[in-house]
Amino acid sequence: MPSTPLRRTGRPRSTEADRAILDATRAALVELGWGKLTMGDVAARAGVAKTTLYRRWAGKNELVVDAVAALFDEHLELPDRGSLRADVEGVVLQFASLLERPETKTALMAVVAESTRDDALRDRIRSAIVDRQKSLVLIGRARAQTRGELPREPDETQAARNADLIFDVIAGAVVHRTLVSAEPVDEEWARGFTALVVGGLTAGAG
Amino acid sequence: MPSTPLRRTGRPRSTEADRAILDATRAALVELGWGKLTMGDVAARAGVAKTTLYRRWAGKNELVVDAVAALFDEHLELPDRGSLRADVEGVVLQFASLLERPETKTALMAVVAESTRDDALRDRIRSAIVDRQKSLVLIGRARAQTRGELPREPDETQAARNADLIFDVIAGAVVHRTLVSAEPVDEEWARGFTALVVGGLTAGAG
DNA sequence: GCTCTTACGCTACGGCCCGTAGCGTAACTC
DNA sequence: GAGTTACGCTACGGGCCGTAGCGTAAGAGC
Repeated sequence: MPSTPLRRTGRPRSTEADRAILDATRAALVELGWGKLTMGDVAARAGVAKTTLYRRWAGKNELVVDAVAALFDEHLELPDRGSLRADVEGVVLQFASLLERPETKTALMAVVAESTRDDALRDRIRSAIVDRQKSLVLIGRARAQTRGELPREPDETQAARNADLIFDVIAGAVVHRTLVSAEPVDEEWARGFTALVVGGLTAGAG
Repeated sequence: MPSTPLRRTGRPRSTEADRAILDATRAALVELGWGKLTMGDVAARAGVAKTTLYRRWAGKNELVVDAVAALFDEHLELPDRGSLRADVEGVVLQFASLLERPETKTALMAVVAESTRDDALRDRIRSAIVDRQKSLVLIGRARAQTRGELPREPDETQAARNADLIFDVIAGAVVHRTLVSAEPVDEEWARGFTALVVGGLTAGAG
């Protein structure tokens, strides 16, 4: 994940240091939260010199994005649960359990906030986190269309727009429930939310 | 908005300083963004000593919450547009235009992120911003029920749950669209989103 | 008026963190 | 072995934090 300039000569970068730094970053997020996390502290936790961090990441923002992105890689998947309703409910609970973690809870919105003034950071978040989530929407929709639960979009651009809309609705609602309302996304909430979304998808134009 | 201990004697706090500080905070948010905003800079912009800021606000978090909350106070309202669909679409566009501002864009998610580790800050955000938004949901639902567009909930707790759900869906989707996907909430998007939500509300159980 | 009380502006300070430079050493390629 | 890059360590200027201390300003109560 760090910037790897693909060098062919000289001493290679320690992959163990990469792992130690990212682990230390997550641990520091849990203990200190985004606001009080410092580069020096992460370096000390990782047993690594501060300069080693700066050789790989430009700063706190980029480091934290990569640290939490790894969690998304590990815990996001979309097994076929047999119906659109079950698929949506499953992904909602899965995403929620990621957001319940103290690391992601404190870090995700913080880096998004920073990304409003940093295009490179926005791209990094997009490719490391957002696009992975969005692919689940595409998979789920394709399955639902195969099952006949949803109509196929005739227009290609309309299909993309719908996917974006569904993604913002699902991810946005879970994030808002967890971080702003600060209420748990339990199975009851997931059921009610899924009923709303699936009802809206199957009721109007697909 | 600042902490006003209701003193009856001594020199009163300058209300003009309050206004200057909040104005300076918003200006600094526009120019510098949340991450680079500093208390000293705000004080200098406001033409006020740094100690004056700290007499009113505990720190950057609280100051920024009050500064952006004032924007919500000014720009959030829900005129009766004649139908549930029109009301939802109207509030979506209104909330979106607030989030398009650079001040709110950079500040809102940042303070929410901080609030995950600060209960007092969470309460402040809730009372200053979130509750005001949520009241729009209650108003809109009451109107829709009067019009006969939505059934009345028999259960009181169920009614509250539904309102919370709708609020998280609407606010969450708009925030996610604006900040994470970084795409504009234009009338086309608002139409599609409103169709989804209203369809879901009227299709399943109200 | 005068006194009491609180707010204000200003200065100065210790402390923390940033991000980088410089150096000697370690690891890997050719 | 020679060349190249990564590493750990130390040190540094710089910025910002949040507070203390002081003299002054602006009200309330008598």
